Amino acid sequence: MSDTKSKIINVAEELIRTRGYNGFSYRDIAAVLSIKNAAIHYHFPSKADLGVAVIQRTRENFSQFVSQSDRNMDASAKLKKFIDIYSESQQKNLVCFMGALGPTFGSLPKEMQQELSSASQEIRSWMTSILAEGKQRNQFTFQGAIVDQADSIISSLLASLILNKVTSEDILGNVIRQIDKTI
Amino acid sequence: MSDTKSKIINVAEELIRTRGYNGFSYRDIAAVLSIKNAAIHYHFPSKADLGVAVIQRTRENFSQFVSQSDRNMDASAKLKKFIDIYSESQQKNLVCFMGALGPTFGSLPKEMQQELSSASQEIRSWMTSILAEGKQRNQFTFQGAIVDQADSIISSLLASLILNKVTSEDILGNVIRQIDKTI
DNA sequence: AATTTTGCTTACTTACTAGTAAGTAGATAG
DNA sequence: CTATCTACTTACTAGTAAGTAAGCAAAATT
Repeated sequence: MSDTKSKIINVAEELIRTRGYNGFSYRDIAAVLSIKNAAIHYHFPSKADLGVAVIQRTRENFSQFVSQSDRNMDASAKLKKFIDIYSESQQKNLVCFMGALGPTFGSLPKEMQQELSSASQEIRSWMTSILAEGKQRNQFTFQGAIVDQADSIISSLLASLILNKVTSEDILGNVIRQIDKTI
Repeated sequence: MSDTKSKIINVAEELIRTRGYNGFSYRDIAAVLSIKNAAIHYHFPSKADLGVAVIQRTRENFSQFVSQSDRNMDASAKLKKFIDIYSESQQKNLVCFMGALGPTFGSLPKEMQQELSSASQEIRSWMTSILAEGKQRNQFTFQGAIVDQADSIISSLLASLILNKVTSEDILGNVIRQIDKTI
């Protein structure tokens, strides 16, 4: 992939995660990269193509995360590494892509909806398998169904990045502490 | 408040909660209400004024919720009523206003940011006081700090409405069950 | 009864949106 | 050394955005 193309995805991702899919234009990206509007259309004919590319790259990153943490790490360590992703987002003052795109799901291009749904399934089933593994080996002792706990953890992490922006308090920190307590 | 004015706020709220603040225009509202674009500018000169009005009305509704549930209800019943708000949102296939506006917080008009921050503080301190009350009277037996638990509950509810749209599974139901288990 | 105010509409402006068509300089391949 | 391809730029289109100015009918006020 060309240098410019991946730079466009970088900028688009940041804009999506700060302003949402409808909150930026090709112009904004062009300005950052000092290229012309039409150069972006060359790489991504429609804005939907760009949106899809951003989600696809995120899925690939997650896929790499999964295979990297798969070998010689226990469930507890894997969960910790997953949570680290959110701490990094917080430091960059960004919400996660799901928190950015999910709220407007129904108004997104169909191809983006498809990618986003697939991504959510991947994350949810990964989290479920980690929790199952940890519980089986008595590392985790939480109450309730595994899927319920998985959805609760994912949800609280996702929203804490959103609330961090609104409150300027460390909601993520509070949420992580509570996860550690209840897991 | 005139009939048209409150109808405009109704439509704007629904549009914000499905498409986000940058995902609709005065034209969209005008089309729904069969009025002209400029009629909306008469009631709300700028789009920011309309956005502020939507948040303010939501805050008033929450304020009413608080005073209504304040008399003759225990902490557990109050929490249940709070959770009911999210179940109603789910039935209408809407995310909450915080989930809709929070992700793009930094790109919102300053007046909207101010309203949104105030709203989040109101909700968080209400939840904290309810949890404190319930724990003191031994209705709640959750582990960990009260503020941590408050932020975890609010976050998981907020995000479950978002994930409901993406997954078409009952994330909110899973999250509510887990709250009941851990509280 | 005359005047002002309310709640709009008509008609418009300026700026931005996504997207396209045609051209071009430099690298690559035959 | 010529032809094609890559990665753009220039120049444009049609549509939509927020917002404004002027007008007007009906209701409320004096």
